[in-house]
Amino acid sequence: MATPAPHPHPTRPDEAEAPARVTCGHHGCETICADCAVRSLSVCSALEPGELAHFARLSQSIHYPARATLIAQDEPAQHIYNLTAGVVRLYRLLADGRRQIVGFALPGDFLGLAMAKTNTFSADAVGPVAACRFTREGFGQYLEEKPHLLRRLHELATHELTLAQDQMVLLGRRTAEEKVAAFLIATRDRWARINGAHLHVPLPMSRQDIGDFLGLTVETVSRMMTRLARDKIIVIVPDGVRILDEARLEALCAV
Amino acid sequence: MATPAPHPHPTRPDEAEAPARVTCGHHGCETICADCAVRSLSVCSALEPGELAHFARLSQSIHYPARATLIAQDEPAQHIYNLTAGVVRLYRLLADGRRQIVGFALPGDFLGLAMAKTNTFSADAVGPVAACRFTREGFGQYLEEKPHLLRRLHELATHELTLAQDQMVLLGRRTAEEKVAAFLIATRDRWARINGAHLHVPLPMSRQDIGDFLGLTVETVSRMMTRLARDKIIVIVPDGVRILDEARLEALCAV
DNA sequence: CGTACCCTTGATTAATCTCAAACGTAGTGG
DNA sequence: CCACTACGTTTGAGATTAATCAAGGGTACG
Repeated sequence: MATPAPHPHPTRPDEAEAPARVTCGHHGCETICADCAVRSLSVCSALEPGELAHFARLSQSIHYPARATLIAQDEPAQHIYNLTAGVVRLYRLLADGRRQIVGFALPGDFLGLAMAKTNTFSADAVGPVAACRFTREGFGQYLEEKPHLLRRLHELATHELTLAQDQMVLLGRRTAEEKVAAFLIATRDRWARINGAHLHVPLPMSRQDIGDFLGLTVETVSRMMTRLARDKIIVIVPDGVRILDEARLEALCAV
Repeated sequence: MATPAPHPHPTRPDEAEAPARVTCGHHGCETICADCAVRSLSVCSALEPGELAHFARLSQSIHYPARATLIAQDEPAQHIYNLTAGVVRLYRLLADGRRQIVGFALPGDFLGLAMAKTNTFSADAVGPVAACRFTREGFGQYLEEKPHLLRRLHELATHELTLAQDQMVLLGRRTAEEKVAAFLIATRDRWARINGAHLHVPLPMSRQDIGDFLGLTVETVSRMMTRLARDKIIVIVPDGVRILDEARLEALCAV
């Protein structure tokens, strides 16, 4: 279990603030959304083509460098984001520096579902990231007029809640090996929705990040990865892992 | 960490099925809702007095004995509930019997926020329970006409999500002692919303339940309770604990 | 009054963390 | 272009937390 000893995490919410580069201001031209690779996965799928044009005008297409902070815990929530490329880690910090990553956002994911005035977690870019950014106010006003968008938001929120419950089972009742196996399977499945099914699972986040997500130390994550590789269940490749034996990996998850 | 050894849990979703006793069929008389102690805390707070009468007609006031199953994981979701008295545990089981309690529902809490066709968790009564029960279909139809009710539901869902993230921090990054301390503080605060602030914290659930919620064994929960009592931070009383030193207990939570 | 269940306590074991060090890779600057 | 540095990863040895195994005590209920 975690000890009170502080983690020396490089990424505190105050550092590495985003020198956010705005690509095109409002992206009023509908073609941008029309071309969006993740539209069918995101909130936008709730909108008609006509609505989409109006909706797009509320947002900015924006790029962030690695480690940029999109959301800072306990700060006023100014923006909400629809992630279009890259990976974002969502986390909470304890006073002594212990960190729990509560999720990784992948392309198509929505940040700020709660529409709350104050952020309940921090979020920063694992690598370079692209997103559609809305002001909370602007999005909120649009939401007033569009009950079906609210319904979609609620759908996404309850899906998140189910994922959170999955994670509670993992954190509370699985062994280190099961945690890592379940993480790889879940990550494979999430990428599959975006890119289609592959045996290659991209892991742009560090071992430390994975550990802070699974309630483990870096060393334990590394050891379990090594063990899975030794047992010929996966191969560790530069930017992630390749699954060699799906059946055995799934069996290790102990669903 | 949890081991693969099966828990011999007495409460499987198939046993102890509710011989649900319906008190008054539809409780069409508005006075029942008007008198409801938890109305201001529940979904119902989103409704006008006139709407409430119609809403009430959709529901049944219903009582369950201890250990009755309200919701069974992976079964079709037929009902949703608004808990009015008693405590319900929400949980998931792994194939080998390991259990993770994902939450305790207290009076005023809503079960079935997701409005999903299939249940993603099981829920059973810790002790005798009273609830307003709706059919999922009936509630869903009413929801179509009432965007402000949907907004309230979304508010509740995102609040649940925040609680789930709190719990992830607890499960992943807190020590056994911190877990128990944080559980007592959180439970105190939840009862405070219902009954007002007290140093007495009711704990109707068993030590096993608490362990399955905190990712600990019964023995560890018991030992930590004993330790807190030895240190004069709490006293263990028949149906829960009494907090003697709020400041020290809060300090142990490591927020 | 007995039985069952829950809670507590003790002794031991096992899983994971901590501490330490070596390794690899990527980026930097001479 | 290469050496150097910084950072992330891996591996090993030992410490520590919490789990497991085992047993005793209390309480409620039949």
